[in-house]
Amino acid sequence: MTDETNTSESAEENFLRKIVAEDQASGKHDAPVTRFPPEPNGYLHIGHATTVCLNFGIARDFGGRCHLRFDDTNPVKEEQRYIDAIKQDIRWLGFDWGEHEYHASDYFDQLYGWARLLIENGFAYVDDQSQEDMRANRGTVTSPGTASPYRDRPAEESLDLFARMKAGEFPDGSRVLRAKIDMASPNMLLRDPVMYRILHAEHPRTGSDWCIYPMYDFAHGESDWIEGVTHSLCSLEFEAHRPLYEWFVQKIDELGGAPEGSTHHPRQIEFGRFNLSGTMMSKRNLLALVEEGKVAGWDDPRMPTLAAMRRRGVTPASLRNFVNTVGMSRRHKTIEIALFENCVREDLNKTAQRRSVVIDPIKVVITNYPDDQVEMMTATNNPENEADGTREVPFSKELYVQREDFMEDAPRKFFRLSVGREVRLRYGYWIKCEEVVKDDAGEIVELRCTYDPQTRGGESPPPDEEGKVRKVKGTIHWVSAAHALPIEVRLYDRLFMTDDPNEGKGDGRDWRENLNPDSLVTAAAMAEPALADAEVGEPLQFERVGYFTLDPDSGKAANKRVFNRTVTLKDSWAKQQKKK
RNA sequence: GGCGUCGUAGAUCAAUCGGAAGAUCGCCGGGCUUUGAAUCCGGAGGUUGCGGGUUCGAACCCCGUCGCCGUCACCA
Repeated sequence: MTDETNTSESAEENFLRKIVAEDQASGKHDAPVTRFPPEPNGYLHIGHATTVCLNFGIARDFGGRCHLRFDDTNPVKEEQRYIDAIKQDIRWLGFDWGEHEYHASDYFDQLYGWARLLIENGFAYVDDQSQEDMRANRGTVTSPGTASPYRDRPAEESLDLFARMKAGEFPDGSRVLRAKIDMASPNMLLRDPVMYRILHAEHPRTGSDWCIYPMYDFAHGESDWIEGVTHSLCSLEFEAHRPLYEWFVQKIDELGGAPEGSTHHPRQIEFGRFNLSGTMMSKRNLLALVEEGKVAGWDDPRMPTLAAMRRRGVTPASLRNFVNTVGMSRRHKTIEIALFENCVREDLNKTAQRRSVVIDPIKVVITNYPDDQVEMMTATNNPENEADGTREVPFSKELYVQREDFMEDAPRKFFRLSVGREVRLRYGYWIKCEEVVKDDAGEIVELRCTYDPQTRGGESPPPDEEGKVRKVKGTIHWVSAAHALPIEVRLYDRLFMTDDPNEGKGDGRDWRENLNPDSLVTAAAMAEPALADAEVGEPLQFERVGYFTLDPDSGKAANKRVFNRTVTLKDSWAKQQKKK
């Protein structure tokens, strides 16, 4: 799977893994077989990452295997491009299904045979009722359904009709195959559920070979069984389907239809899904965001899709860590987005190389620095990882610093630049601001400063005659004006202003009104020369600003490098200011 | 409404057979610091939804009750 080892990943424990461990200890199975069964009708999002990590993680840790199986039983919704995108996302997450790629459509013949077996033995029948009649006859939650007039038609007749459905003799919706279970069951799903419907549609894999397609309930458990799946893990909304899942497997087994070599029935176990605060996860809403142009596409970095996160700079390791931190339980939950961001920072802090980038620059002229002098200063690439080494950064008389690192009437606790105050330029020199230059509009255009030659590299100056060492409280970053690389930064923030995107829904409002108008702020910035070599996807920290990565758009516009903000750094100064 | 889950700290999860209610993140305070980052130390935060019962002893077992969520397709 992945070479990266992470203690928090291997220390993971949850009720599902406990069940797997118990089954292994008791000898019920040698090794677990799990599966990730996406329907190829959309992009994977962070919620799917849970299921991917869960299933592949169990296989890895218990010496089993995990199948990738596309649940492609509804050709009107499914497309090949989604199959490709899903595979890319799973690999990116760090998992590999090896040769175990399957499709429910691989089993269409087997499924058809089993359907016939059930018909022959009186457990399924072709129903000619209209969809409306079927619905009406199913009854309600408080009253039992009434049997279809076709429920007891002879098996031979159903068999013949079913064959003709397959042969394409009937139009869509004219007939279905139903399991004969219990029209009075309090579980509506058992009131003779549909097994097959007629769909004259082109299937991405089987083309026009079929015009009848099995429903999820008939295809899923059977596919698990064929593949020898031991633990079929799914989300809570399938709980009511479990009796049906078990009914089909049990009946087929009783009728002698077990797949060759079958040693056990698969077991479905449900877990609770999660939501992220301030995030919409449903495919329908995500699609609306894209189609209405609220975001730039499925991989817009503000989307919760894996493709978007990859583009934004979120790493697979941080996603895996997040999923494990959240854990598994039998209830739906909403995770604070802060927890996710924290997991992203945790990984990026260890792996991202540091660079200097000045957003909203203001010019600094060091009046006592030689006009044409350029010094190369040594900067640490990553204090968290010495092996990343150092780089050389040019220093000269004219620099840029961030506008927000200067304040005219600065409070005592503002540890940055102000007239008469001294700060350290990281890896540069200590400078003291002497004068502010403004334009006619009163806008600050330049800071005139002096530097202390004894502080090269940002080091403290030697002690004075009395042995006292001068100190500075603040350190700011900078870029040499003459060497600066102009870049574009895309400052992404949360897409919604409210924790619940649907807040106020009852009052005629909907999520559209909760969108954060500042979820994307594009800014020009000045970067140190090393950023010319940045590569797409490479994790970077712009010191004191945040984590960034190069956007693929960069290649399209010559000389214009675009960096996406993955997540900000924690900012206790901003937090303190906010409290006031 | 029927059926089915689930209620433990602000959030997310633990708690062996019924035996002293914990962890992580967040929050608050402090140390260190050439990133107001990272890191280190400390702290606050709980009537285990509520009410009964069984028991020497209940988060756990029993009864009741309230609440949340899910589900009720020719989608998956």
